[in-house]
Amino acid sequence: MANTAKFNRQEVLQKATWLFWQRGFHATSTRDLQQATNLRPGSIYAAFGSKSGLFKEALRFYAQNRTELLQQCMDGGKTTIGGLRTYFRHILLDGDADTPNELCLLAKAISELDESEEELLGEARTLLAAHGAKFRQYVEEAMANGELSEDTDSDLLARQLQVQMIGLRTFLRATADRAAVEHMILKLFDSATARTTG
Amino acid sequence: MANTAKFNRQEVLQKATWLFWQRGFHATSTRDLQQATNLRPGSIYAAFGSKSGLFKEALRFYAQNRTELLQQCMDGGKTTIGGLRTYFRHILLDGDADTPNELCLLAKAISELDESEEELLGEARTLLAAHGAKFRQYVEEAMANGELSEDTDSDLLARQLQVQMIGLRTFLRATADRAAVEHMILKLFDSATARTTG
DNA sequence: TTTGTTATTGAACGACCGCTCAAAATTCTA
DNA sequence: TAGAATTTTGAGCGGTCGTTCAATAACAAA
Repeated sequence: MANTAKFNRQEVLQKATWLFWQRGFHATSTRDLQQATNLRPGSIYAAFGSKSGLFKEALRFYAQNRTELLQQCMDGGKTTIGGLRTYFRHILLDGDADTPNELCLLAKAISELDESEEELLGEARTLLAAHGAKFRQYVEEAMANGELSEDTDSDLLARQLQVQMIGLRTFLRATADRAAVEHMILKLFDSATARTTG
Repeated sequence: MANTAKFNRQEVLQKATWLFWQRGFHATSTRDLQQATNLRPGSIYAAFGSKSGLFKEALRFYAQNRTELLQQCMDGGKTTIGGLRTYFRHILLDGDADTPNELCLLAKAISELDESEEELLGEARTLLAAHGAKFRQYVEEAMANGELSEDTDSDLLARQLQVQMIGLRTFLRATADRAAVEHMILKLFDSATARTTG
């Protein structure tokens, strides 16, 4: 059972995720991945099975990181809504050098893949839905806290937040207009709290 | 100056656009395009220069069609805001069989392409900005009509509409939840008219 | 019909793709 | 330290990629 001294799987996943996030699934070649991870093809194929297998793990790695970041923002904020706003601001306005692309990797995968790559597309959809469920959970927490009216439609508001996040990230990539994005974030959290959302 | 009997350029562009829209730029091969258009490589290269050249023209073809559709929705609606809502509903809820993909081709291109394909990325950004300018023009028309308050921030509202459109289309591709999208369209046009947006 | 011009054809080029596998190196067991 | 098990290596397979171009066909002008 010799199982030591292998490459650091997390480190490899991190580099592969960065590359896929930057270039997309189809435009990233296995040789790009070999170079970035400093691994020979056999090692990659033994560990991940295929390029698709590696991409699937990269999607999970990315989603896991995002969930942890969201958790940190919620833990650090005074209010639940404030934590969500911090998460929005962090992803949309702070993510500069530590990110290869303005977009969400899951949204990018859902955009790039077509129905013939069902397994990867399904994985991305599942992970994005799980993140949306986190949003709903926090919306409900805010309702319980009295930060949101009791007749708020938590499903609707959580979906609206996710739609906004995805739309704003694409808008940012399209225009690079950070001031406009900052303005829209302000308006978004104004309206989410000021109105009855149910 | 023999210049007759050539293939129908619009028809070829329509088929190429469909294929790019369905599969994306990288995943569409020149042989796919040859088969779909029933042209041999030399004809395509003589007419469009390269795969990139054809894609660029496909982007323009798509944008032109969308602009015409928007114009039709505006002409057919009783009010300016009503026309915009018709456009949203048409693209998000009616586009089933006549469309290969839930997403906007321009947004899909901006998502897929990276900075190394600067020319195509720039073209997609320019065309998307032009469409956003149309939105702003109609928002200002609605202000002049009295459909929107005079202190509406037309830049902001037009950008919000574009962000929503892009976000909703991605959400639809991710979840296929048409009921949720319909609900969010209703809320969107409620809030755009009911609130002071400036 | 002849001639000059343009459009179409389809074979094929070199490059790169995802991936395999026998051989070599390394690590674990004893 | 000897032998078994595992991991790493890198050459290279068959296939597809975007693109080219000489040969052919179709056309307009004379």
